[in-house]
Amino acid sequence: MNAELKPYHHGNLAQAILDRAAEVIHEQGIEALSLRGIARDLGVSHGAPNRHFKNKAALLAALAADGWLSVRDATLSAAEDTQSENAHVRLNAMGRGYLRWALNNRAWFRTLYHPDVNRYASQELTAAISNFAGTVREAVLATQAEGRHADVPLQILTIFTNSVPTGAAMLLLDPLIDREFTTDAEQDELIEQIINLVVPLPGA
Amino acid sequence: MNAELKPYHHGNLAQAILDRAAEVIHEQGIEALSLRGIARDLGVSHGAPNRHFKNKAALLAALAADGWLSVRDATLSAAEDTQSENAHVRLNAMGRGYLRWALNNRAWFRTLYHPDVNRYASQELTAAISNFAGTVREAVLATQAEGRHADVPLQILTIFTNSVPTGAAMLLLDPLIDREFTTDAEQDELIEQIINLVVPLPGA
DNA sequence: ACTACAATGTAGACGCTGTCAACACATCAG
DNA sequence: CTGATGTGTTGACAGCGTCTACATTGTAGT
Repeated sequence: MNAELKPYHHGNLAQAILDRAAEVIHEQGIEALSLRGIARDLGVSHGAPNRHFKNKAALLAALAADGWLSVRDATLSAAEDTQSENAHVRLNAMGRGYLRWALNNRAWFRTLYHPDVNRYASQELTAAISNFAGTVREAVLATQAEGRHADVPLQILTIFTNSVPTGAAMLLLDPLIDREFTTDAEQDELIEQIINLVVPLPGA
Repeated sequence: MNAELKPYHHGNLAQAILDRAAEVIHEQGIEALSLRGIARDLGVSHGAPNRHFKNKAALLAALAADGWLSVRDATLSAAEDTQSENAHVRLNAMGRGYLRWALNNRAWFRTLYHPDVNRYASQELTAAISNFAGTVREAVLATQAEGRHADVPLQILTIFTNSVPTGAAMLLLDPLIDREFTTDAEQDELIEQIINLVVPLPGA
C-alpha cells in the first residue's frame, strides 16, 4: 500500500465521494454537482462512484441524511448551551440554532429540500428526517406544557413552529427574494428578532 | 397558412413553450423538464426554443415570474373575498390564499425556490418578486397599524409573517418530510389553524 | 412590386452527463 | 492455493444544453 503508486483500491471511496460532494455543493452549489466530476477530482474512473451509490439521487439522499443529522445536532446543542430548564428558552435557542445553521450552510440546507432528493427515499434519509421531526415535536410539546398555545393541537403547533425558521431560511437564502426583504440588522440580531416572534422568551 | 401543412413558422412558439413547460412540471415535476423534450412535444426542432429563451435557466425564470404573479393574485383575491376592511382579517385570508395556492400548484411553487432559477435573474422575475413582496409588506403594515406587534420593525414582521406559509408549504409539499408532520386534519382546516397562529383573527 | 433585412425554424456538431455491461484487479475465506 | 466477492476500469449508449451554419418566412423601405 503505497500512496505514490496509486493503489488499485482507494480505501474508503464512499466517504471520499461524500466529502468531495459536500465541498462542491458548498463551493459551487448543488447544480454544479456531477458524479463524473467527483470521480475526476478524486483521481478515480468515472464509473467508480456507481459501486457505492446506485445513482445520483442516492448520493443526494445520503448528503441530505447527513444534513438532517447535522441540523438536529445544531439545534440540540443550541438548546444545551442555554443551560436552562425553561422550555421556551430552549425552543427559542433551537430555532435560532436551526436558522443559524441554515445561513451558515446555505447550499447544504437547500439540498435538504431539493426536488431530486425525494426521488430516492433511503432508509437512512427517512430515519434522519424522522429523528429531526421528533426532536422538534418534543421541544414544542414542552413549551405547550408551560402554557404556549395550550389549546392548539400539537401537530399544528409543531408545523407552525418549524415553519418559521424554515420559511425564513428560504427567503433569506434566495438572493433574488432576499433582496426584497432586506433589513439592515446584523445576522444574529435578525435571527433573534424573527425567532422571538414565534417562541417568545419568558418575561418579554 | 394551413395548419395541416405545418407551416414553417409556429406562430407563437414562445408562449407554447411556456404552456407546455408548465404542463410538464405539473405532471412530471421540474426535474423532468428539458428543452429538447418540449420541442419534441411541440413538433418543432430541438434548436427552436433557443430562439426564444437564451438558455434553460431563462425559461425557468420566466416560469417563476409567472408563478410569483399568480401567487400574488391568489393572495390579493383572497383578501378581496373577505369583503372586510379589517387588516387582520385580510392578512389572514392572504396567508391562507398563499398556502392554498402552494398546495394546489405544488410543482409550480417549488419552481419559485428552485436553485437554477436564481442563476438567471431576469428583469421580469425580479419585478414579479418585488411586486409580491410589496403586497405582503403593505398588508403587514396595515395590521401593525391595528396594533399587531407594533414594537417590531416592519421588515422583521414581514419576514416572520411570510415565513409561515412559505415554510409550511416546504414541509407539507415534501413527501418525505410531510410524512413526519402529518395531521389528520383536512387541508383547509390545517391551513386555517396554521395561519391563525401567525395572524390571529380579531375576537379570537 | 422588389429588395434588403430581421425574425424564426432546421440540421448537425460538440462536449458534457448518468447509467450500464464486460472486464481487470485485489482481498479474503476456505 | 483457490474460488468468490468486492472494488475499480473501460467503453459504450442515449440524452441533454448549447453553438454555428444554413433555410425559410415575414416585413419594412424604397
